[in-house]
Amino acid sequence: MARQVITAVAVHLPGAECFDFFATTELPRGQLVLLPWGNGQRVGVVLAAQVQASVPPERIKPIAGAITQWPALPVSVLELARFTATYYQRGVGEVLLAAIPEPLTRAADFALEHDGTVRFTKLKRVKRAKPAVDGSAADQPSAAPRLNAEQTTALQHITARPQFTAHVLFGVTGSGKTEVYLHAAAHTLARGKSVLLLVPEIALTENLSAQVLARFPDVPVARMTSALSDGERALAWLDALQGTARIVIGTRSAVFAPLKNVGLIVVDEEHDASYKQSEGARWHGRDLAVMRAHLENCPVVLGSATPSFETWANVQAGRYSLLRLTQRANTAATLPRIELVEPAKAPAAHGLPERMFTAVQARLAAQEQSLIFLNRRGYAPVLACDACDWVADCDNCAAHFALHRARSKSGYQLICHHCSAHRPVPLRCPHCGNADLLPKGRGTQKLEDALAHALPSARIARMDADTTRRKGSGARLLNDMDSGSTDILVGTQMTAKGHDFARLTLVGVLGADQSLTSPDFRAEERLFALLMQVAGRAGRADKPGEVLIETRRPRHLLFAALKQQDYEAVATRLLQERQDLGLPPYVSFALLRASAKSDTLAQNFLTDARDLIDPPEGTRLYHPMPQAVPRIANQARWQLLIEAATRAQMQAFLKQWLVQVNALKAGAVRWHVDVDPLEL
DNA sequence: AGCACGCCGACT
DNA sequence: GTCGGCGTGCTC
Repeated sequence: MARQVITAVAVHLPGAECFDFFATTELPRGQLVLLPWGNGQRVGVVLAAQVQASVPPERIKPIAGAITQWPALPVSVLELARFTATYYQRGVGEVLLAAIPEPLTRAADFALEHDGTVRFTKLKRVKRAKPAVDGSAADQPSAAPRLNAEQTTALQHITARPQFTAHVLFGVTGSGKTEVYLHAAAHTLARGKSVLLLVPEIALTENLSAQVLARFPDVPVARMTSALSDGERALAWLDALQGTARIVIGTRSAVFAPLKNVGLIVVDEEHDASYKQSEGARWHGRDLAVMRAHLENCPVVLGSATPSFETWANVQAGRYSLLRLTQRANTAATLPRIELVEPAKAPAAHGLPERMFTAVQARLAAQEQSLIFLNRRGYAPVLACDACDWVADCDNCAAHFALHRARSKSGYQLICHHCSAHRPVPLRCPHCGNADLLPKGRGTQKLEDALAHALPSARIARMDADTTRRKGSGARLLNDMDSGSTDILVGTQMTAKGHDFARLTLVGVLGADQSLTSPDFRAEERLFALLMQVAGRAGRADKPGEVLIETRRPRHLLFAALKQQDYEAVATRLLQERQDLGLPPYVSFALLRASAKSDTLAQNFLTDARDLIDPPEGTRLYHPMPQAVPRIANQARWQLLIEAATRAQMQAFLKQWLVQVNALKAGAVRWHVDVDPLEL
């Protein structure tokens, strides 16, 4: 009779802990296994062998086989998954298995061999992903440029001890943070260790990938970005697992990359919101990167020109070390001049405040480039009746339809930015029959049209979610800026992020203060960071840059600090405010979010959940309230704010409370918990 | 999450 | 008479 070792295995199941199986030997932690599951099979990961059975032994089945063709996952990854599951109140299996590329968890693609092991039968012919390297870095190894004094000091601190230390690389835009990463990476590789480099989920990561590949032509790099196909992702992941790759570059989920012997973790643009996972376990990739560095006992570098206030508070508290880069690496480049501009009193045909339009014309004449930033895609955010108070509203959402130019270019259509519903533009007002329906407000399409009309000789491009939908289209727009075949780039949020345009000397920002009306306590932080980032696009080479910001509130403290480009002053002041008001990061927040067909259902569920328990000292449950967009796709959306004095108290409270919430009859109410929510 | 089982409306 | 709607419950 074969030995029966009871083995705890994680499987992809929401909320679940682990399941017990028999194995004939003691399998290593992290070993992938094929399991009998109901009628079929599925893939799991061994969390522990030799455990106490958690169910009667007759219910325990033997594993189908161990997938010994691949090494076990590193223990640090298992522990990271365990931490994530505990902190964010989800199951380990869900967290861990979600971190494995989907093709490698398809049970049907595994076959049992004669010797009892299991082999993967697919993925033989998938070719290795080759990055789309742009012209500047095409396959020639690039020499490491000399670092300036500040960069050198930063590098020395990062490489001073191989043990866990969290560094914040706080460098103004253009100060050469990437160069510090690359030198630190070289140092780490030379010590025989591997490097994990996390980047935000934006089109521009190709650029950093290309730099890494050019700098380390002989070092195997695995890329785990969202642009890859499932197959490519699977190969990259296997490269990390099998020790083929020494550097992993990837977006947030790469924090779980099965890379061994990690000696350095870098989180580039650590303030970026795309590090927060927005479904399933809602973890924050930057926070998990710090935890992973802790588990690997290696340094972690959080780089940003505008560190998140959470990170800044950690600096102030002495938990993270601060490394400053105050000078632009290109010594000829100076910080741009910032000027506030009043909105045009009467809307001009060119769509810009007069001062901004003149500045754009001047750049055209000087053959320099302009970037006009407007955080609203589409033609206009609202379509309204001129005669009555009718507004085109989405029938599925609590939101206005946005007016978009149709593909045909001649016509328009209504699109809901929340549920993606498309509608034809009505010919007359459905309410009063009036034929004058007017677009209200401006979007990037309208601005593009207006500028094209006013400046017929200018080469104008638009970069927003609509023009970058297809793979590679974002890169093309950026290349056109680089090569100088675009004079004016009109774009949303996505144009704000870390790209060097040598000939860009003017940045115009429209509608900058719109977000200040948001009730979210992070609105000011986000606006300030965004404006600092946008401003950083101007004048990165030898020509001085100018930034014109349209605002109705020129006296707002934020703009005074922006003109000084004094991030620290704003961070310090706003953090003090948060401390005084008892807001994160000085207290811990979590949200219980619920959605259902009707408001009553969603609200009642939250009220029931709230009434389940008397929160302990230091913990507080607020009243259920509608979410920022109270209805999307015909689902009413509500939320309940939970506050605790510390993260530990939050964790302890949620743990016991959610057991009871789970026992509630939710019926048709869908709900989840978001610990450390980024948006309230 | 899948995938089963289980009871009530519009089709051949 | 059945095909199928998705409510609820289980998976070691």
